[in-house]
Amino acid sequence: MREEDSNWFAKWEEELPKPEELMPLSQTLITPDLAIAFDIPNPTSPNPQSKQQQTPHVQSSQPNSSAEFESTELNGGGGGDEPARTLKRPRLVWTPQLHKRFVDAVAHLGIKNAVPKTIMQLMSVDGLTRENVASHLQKYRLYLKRMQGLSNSGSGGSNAQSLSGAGVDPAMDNLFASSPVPAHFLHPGRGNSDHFMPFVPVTPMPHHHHMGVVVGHHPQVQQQYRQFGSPANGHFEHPFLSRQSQQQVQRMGTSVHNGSPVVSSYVEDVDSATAVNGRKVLTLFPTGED
DNA sequence: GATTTAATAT
DNA sequence: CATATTAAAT
Repeated sequence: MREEDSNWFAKWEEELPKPEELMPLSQTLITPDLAIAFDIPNPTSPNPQSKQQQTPHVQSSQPNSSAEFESTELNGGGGGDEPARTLKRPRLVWTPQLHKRFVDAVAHLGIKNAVPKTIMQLMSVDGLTRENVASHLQKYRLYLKRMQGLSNSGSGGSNAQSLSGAGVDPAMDNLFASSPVPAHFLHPGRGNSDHFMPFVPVTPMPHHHHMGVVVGHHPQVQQQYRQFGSPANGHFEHPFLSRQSQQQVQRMGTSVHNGSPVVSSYVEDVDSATAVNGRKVLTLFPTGED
């Protein structure tokens, strides 16, 4: 991993602030169920036919659920031992974006509600299972813990290694580092130990977002993910399977007139807008559901 | 072969 | 749900 891949950002270029739509995650906070409960028509998908309003179930029976790893049948040899129905989920790859979503979700949920299930639901990333989140969550916790231990120089600065420059985190490569850890995570109980942050100000940008999970794709002999003209060799593949499931509920009782100049947000910081950004969003918060 | 990272088992 | 252990991948 840490082998100088020369330029990991080369890959990031594909996943980072590329043409990825930023997503506020706040608006997404409204859960589908809630939306349904409120009988809110979906602006995004104005389909009167309520076939399946999008239940958060993940991988259902059909493996080829659009968002899953698309296993292109590549059987020319005749080996034909492709376990067609064997649902073997390849390895899940936590791309920075995905991780950011994760962190955002946790941040907006608060430590208390930051349990795998809730996180998973909040993330609304298709193909993501609770196990995935749980596993990653634990890793994330460990990461935070490690930081706590090393980032207590008395200075109010909560930012750990970011600017200090001191090599503080050998273990953390560049995944967690990329995500702006929302502070409060770093110190457990300091002054205010529990409930605060009714809802953190997130980026109010009404952006759509498609998220997908990425699965490993270079294990020796693996099916080639037919990319759009991406040569299997030389160049990388862009790891983003998007699914169109996210529904956005924007029509609330109070619409946010963000007349404030929140523009010029996505520059390089991309989604660093996750906090300091003038406007607030709606007052919705999934305190408890399901 | 070691380290890292996700999956699985407890 | 949290933690520990095992498995896979790099």
